[in-house]
Amino acid sequence: MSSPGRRPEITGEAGTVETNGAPGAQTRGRARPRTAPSMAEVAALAGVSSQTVSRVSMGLDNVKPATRDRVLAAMAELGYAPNTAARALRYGSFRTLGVIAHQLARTGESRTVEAVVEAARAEGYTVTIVDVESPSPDDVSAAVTRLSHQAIDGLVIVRAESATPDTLALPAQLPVVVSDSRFVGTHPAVRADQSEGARLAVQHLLDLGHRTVHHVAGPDDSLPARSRTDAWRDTLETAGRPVPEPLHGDWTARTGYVVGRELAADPDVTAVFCANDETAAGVLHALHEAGRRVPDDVSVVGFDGITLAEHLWPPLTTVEQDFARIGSSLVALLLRQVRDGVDLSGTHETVPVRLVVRESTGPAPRRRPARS
Amino acid sequence: MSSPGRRPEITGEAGTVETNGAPGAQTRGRARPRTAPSMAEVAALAGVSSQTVSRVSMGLDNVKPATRDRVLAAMAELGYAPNTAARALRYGSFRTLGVIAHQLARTGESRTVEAVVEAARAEGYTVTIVDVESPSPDDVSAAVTRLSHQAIDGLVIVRAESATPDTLALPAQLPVVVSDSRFVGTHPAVRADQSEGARLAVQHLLDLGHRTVHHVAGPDDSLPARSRTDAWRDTLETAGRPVPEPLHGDWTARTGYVVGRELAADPDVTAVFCANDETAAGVLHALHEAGRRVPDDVSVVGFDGITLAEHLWPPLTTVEQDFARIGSSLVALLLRQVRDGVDLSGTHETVPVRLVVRESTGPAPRRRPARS
DNA sequence: GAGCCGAATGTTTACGTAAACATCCTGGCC
DNA sequence: GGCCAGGATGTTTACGTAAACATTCGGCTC
Repeated sequence: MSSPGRRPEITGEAGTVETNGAPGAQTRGRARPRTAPSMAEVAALAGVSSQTVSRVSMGLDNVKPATRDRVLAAMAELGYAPNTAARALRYGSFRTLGVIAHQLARTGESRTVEAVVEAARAEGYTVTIVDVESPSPDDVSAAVTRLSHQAIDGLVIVRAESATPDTLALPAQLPVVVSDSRFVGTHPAVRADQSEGARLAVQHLLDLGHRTVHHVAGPDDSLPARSRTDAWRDTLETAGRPVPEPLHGDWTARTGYVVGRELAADPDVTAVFCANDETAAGVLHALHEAGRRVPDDVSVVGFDGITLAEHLWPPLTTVEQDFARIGSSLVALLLRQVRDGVDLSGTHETVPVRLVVRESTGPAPRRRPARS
Repeated sequence: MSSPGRRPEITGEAGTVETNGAPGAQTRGRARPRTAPSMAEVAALAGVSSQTVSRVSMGLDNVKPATRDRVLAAMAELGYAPNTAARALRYGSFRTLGVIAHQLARTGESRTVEAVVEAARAEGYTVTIVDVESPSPDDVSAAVTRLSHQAIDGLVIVRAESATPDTLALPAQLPVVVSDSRFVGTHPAVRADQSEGARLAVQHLLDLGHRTVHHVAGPDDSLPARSRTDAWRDTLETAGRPVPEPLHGDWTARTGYVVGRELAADPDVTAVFCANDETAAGVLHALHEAGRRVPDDVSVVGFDGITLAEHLWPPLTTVEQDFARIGSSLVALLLRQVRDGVDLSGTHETVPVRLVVRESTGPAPRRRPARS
């Protein structure tokens, strides 16, 4: 009876665990619907204690090979998988990072998230994603709240957009890293060198002999967009060039096309620096339609380095961001906080950008094109 | 002493919770690093039982307003957030869905995932993502294993690519839904109507008077790619047209460009159906470079309906997939299993596609262009 | 005014895992 | 042959939450 050997009667108990038609099933809509086998059931089947099952499951302690095999067989038979909730409760960690992004399908977002997911996987972490409805501080905060109620050890905010450190209701003690330079100083941040990228783009066009460079900006409430616009203006001013009124886009090709038609109609326009590649594609579209040749009449530069940039017509000169490095830096910075408990509030990392010159930019036209 | 009033000494205990330099921190690398306040601490501070805190936390039971306020104040003071692991352990549910994808940043993937994330959010679920390294069965299975050890209630496999139902080591009882028609019949599946899309595209070109339609296929081990290729061939054969040897791409614009140069060099080519829009962009690039006019000399059709398609040059005729609907259907199908425990193995849903005609397609040229 | 109902709140317990501690057993040594 | 070391395994306990059950107390009915 008290022998530590097999206890078939407990095995019998385990057998009663069933998923369907349990009378209590309707007491709560979200009461556990299916009952996965637990360590206790595996233990009963293998004729060992649940602690031994735990040891086998973790592969840590010494377990006699014969015992181990018996446990593994029992696990296989029952389809056992460790209960993550219980483990996490025990450990206080989920080995999971949260990611907050807005419009996940956009270039910068999806590539950053992909890089974050990969870097996290390399470190043994999984990633939980929340896509916020709008970049408003309220929605971002709501997402933070949602995620902080989820099972995460740390939080990556891919682009805070219009949120500021003050408006973010971050739970105390939750390690955070932000991909937005506005948070430099208050939260650990990783940012691409937006200003340098814009400067490179504008300088490239000036070096080609263009008198000035027009600009299709991103949304006003986006900090990366503003950084690019500011650097564009600074570069022109530093060079003593006239600064035309920037046109306003919203990152999409559609608005690029819309404002591109205005640019195409203005014979003074010979060089355009676009807030991102999608916008540049729209501008190219409008220029083609208006019969203005690229780069003979107008040069166009984008920003981001989407994979399609090389195969637009003409292939687009653009400022490439290293999304992979941004993603891995975000994870690295976050995990240093999560694992080592380091306070990195003041830290930030700037990831360099790279100007890739393709056929969409060329020397300024010798004389004003066509009419005028 | 035994009075149910305030117990400041316990508040003191809570105050000792610190994150740095705890001597036990080095016993295990992953031992809980920071200690969030628990219900018990909130209860002590508010002078109530932890059960009352739980009630307030859930907002369910009747709690006297004065008591509720006191608890809420205590929560705010301590920065309390419910422990998800404990909740999940209680409930047996994380209100989280797992997503397995390959190359998250690609159009179809990122848009489907975005839709899944949004649909899940609408249902109160969060999404955990695993990006598999390669679409090989081994890697997908590894990802499944990884995720099933995570905290998920159900699993979405965005594209199984080369994996088959047999090669997927799915944990028993884990609800799954797959966005891949190969799994129709074995797992609940949602698929775009690939065949119909390809048929529409090819028929559109034939209707424009093209003698036949060349094809740049996707990777051989991708089922959606094969469906499109098969439907392309069937449509040509049904129409009694010659079936040229398909060229092989890998979904990228780069290979579209590479094989596009072959197509551009062949004066017999007047119509090209590409496996996806990126490939089509590469083909357009090659055609432009070779001086072949689109659509005057060659018509090009893509597949997917990326947002940039409208602003390529010329704007690309393409078969649009309704990624948003695919995503929401995936979630709907999955949640029916998760919540109601329904077995939907045999179920599948086909999401219709739509041909969007733009300027990249036009009537077949009257006579062979140029040389020949 | 006694009894009773029900609202408000407290107490006990289980969820599955794994650390800490306890026990058992085997084999080597003298 | 007995003793002890140490490996193998079992037992107890805590993690934070919330359901189930228990208790208290105020007010209402007859």
